[in-house]
Parts: sequence; C-alpha cells; structure tokens
Amino acid sequence: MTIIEDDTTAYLSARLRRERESRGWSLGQFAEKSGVSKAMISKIERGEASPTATVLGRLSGALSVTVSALLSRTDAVHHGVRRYAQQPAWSDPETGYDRRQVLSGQKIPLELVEVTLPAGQKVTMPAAAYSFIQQAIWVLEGSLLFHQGDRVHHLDTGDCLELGPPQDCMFENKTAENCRYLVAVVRSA
Amino acid sequence: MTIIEDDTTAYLSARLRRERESRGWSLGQFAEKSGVSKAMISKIERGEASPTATVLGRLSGALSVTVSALLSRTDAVHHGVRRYAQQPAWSDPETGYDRRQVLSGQKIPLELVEVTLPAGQKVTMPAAAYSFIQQAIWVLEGSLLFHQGDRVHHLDTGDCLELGPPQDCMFENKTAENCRYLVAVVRSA
DNA sequence: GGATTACGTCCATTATAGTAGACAGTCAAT
DNA sequence: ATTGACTGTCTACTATAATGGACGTAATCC
Repeated sequence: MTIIEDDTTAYLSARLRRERESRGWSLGQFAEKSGVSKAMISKIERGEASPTATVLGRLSGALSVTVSALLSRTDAVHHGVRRYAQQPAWSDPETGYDRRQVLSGQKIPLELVEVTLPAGQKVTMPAAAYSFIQQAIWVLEGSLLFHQGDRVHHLDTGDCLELGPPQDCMFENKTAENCRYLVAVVRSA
Repeated sequence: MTIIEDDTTAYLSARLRRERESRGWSLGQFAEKSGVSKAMISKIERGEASPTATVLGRLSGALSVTVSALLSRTDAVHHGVRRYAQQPAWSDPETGYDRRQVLSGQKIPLELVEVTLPAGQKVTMPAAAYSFIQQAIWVLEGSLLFHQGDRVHHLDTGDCLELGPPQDCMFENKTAENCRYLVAVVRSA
C-alpha cells in the first residue's frame, strides 16, 4: 500500500470524493455509472492510486463534467462566478497565441474558451482531437480563416460557426491584426 | 502493442504532440524537463498508453500549463456559418436595449445570445422563462449586476457566471456606459 | 568513406494500475 | 434476534503503465 504524494493526484482524490458525495452516490453507484471498479475509485479517493487518462475520462463522463473541469483548480467557485483574473489562461510567448478558459461548467455541460490568434499565425487540429464534441466558434474581433479539408470559411467579427462532424482542420489569421474568438463547447451527456 | 481507442487519451495524444512540437522540443528534451521517460512520452503521443494523473502532472508542469488546460478541448472547426448581418437582432429604440441571436444551434443544443444593456437600464426574467435550461453569462464589455433571488452578483468585463437552478432574476446596468454580455444556453436533450 | 550525435521507436523488465471477489461493519425490515 | 442489502476497504491476481537501454535511421563533421 502506497500513498501517492504528487500534487495532481492529491488534488484529484479530494475533488473526486467531493463530486461523488455532492451527488449522493455510493462507490457502487459511481462504479456502475462510470464502468470503473469501486475498489479503484476508493483507491483514487484515498490517494493510493493515480488514475490513467482513460479512467479519468470514464469518471468525468459519469459526473457529466469534462476531464478538464474535473482537474481544474478554479472550481471552488462558490456561486458560479468565474472572475476574469481566476480564469485559467495559457499563452505561447513566441507566437502570442493566447487561450483563456472563461468557463468550464460544473452545473452545465458547457465550456467557454476565449482564444487570441495573432496576426499571421495558424493552428491546426486533427480530427481525433475533438471527436464526440459539439461546439461553435464566435469571432469577437478581427478575421479568421477556417480550413476544413479543401474548404475554407472566412469569418469576420460577429460571425459564428456551428461545427459538424470532426475533420482535420486549421485556424488561420492572415491579417495584420490579432483575431479574438470564443469557442463554446457543449459536452454530450 | 495496443492502440487505445478512448476519447480522452486520443485527444491527449494529439494535444501533447502539438504542445511539444510547438515548443520545438525533442522527446529527449521534453523527457528531461518533465522527468517522464521519452519512451513513455512517445507512447502517449502514439496513443499506445494512457498516462496516469501523476504523469499528466509532470508533463503539464514541463509545458507550464495546468493539467486542466492540457485536457481542455478548446479547439475546433467547421461549417454552419452564421454571418453577423444574418443573425436575428431585436432592439428597443426607446431604451437602446439590443439583443442578437448569434447562434441558434441546429446540430448542437446551444444558443448564443449577445445582449447590450444600456446605461441605467435593467431587464427582469422570471424563473419560468428559463426552467429546464442551462445557461451561463459572460460579460464582454462594461459591468453587470445580476440579481438572483436575494443574491446579487457583480460581474465585470471578462467575468463569467454559470447559473444554477431557475430563480426569478434581473439584469441591471447601473453604470454610465453600455454593458454588453453573452448569454450561452445549453438546451436539454 | 567512417565516426559521432541526435532522433523516435523497440524491447525486456519492474512497478503499479485496475479488477473481481471477499470481508467487516452498518442499517432497516421482519 | 436474524436476515438482507448496502457500504468502503482488503486481497490476490491480471493487465498495462513506465522505465533504461538498445536499435535503426538521419544528419553533420572530419
């Protein structure tokens, strides 16, 4: 029997227990819903095992939250408010690419992510990265070229794009200004 | 040798490779920075292994992103464009209140509504209006007071609010400037 | 040409994740 | 009191994560 000391797993164990108990589920019920053994769930909650991404996917699926939300440490969100300063953000200093997690829904299966794509930059996304996802893109500022296969959509400020089946694709900003857009993701129950 | 089919791990493999390559790191360099073997990183990127939360913590640490951000699905793509000029909009000339239906999802159960609430104005919404609805509010510009029951949330630009159970509520702009916000609605299946 | 270095993947081994079933305890119904 | 259902944890086992070193390939240098 080993107690795992690392930060991520320690945080996860407390979080997982809290999520389960807040729903009033026993280990057995959670096991049924998630397809992960109750013994394993118990181990994770006691910090005795570190779950694989596969198991994380199953657990978060049963909880109807994203894996990202499950591991997010900004979720002590008391009344549902996510302050700008508390929203997780990531930037690539080299390119100026910026991504901000405005909302990772706890009560509702929704994520809102604000992205800044700098002038002249592009981002590619293989289909595998977003299978089983439902999402839309809304351009807040600037212009965006969306390439999907041999198809290109030109989106200007205010335009919105509802996405269909997953395909390899690329976002591109060919202009001299930054492009800022919102990605709204609905998680399937 | 097994190729893992689950969604979370598939997404992670593509994402991890992209993050590494965007930094121009070899597997060896990433291994040094993260303390995870290059063989394991290679396996994860090829979808041949599902990393534990412990390993995820190390990898994200080396990338200087949170685990949550690493697993966040913020990217996407494709057709179903709603042009700004084609989006249904309604305004009240008297008050300057403006409402635009950015997206009314056909493929996905999502609505995006952009609202401009003029200085000094308020809008009420009875609980009945959004029962069985899941929604969030994101302030794009200005400040918003959101009254829900006897609770008041003060939201500034960039702040986001995930709504809980339906209650009578009211949007209020007490400032001298317009407030612009997005209402994202996930429709129940 | 050969030697060196770096790359990603393969391989055998160790460590541990993950399971099904057993266990001890609790609680409600009879 | 007994019984049955449920709870979380323990146990022995299987499956696979994770490693260090080897390998084949490519690029560079002498």
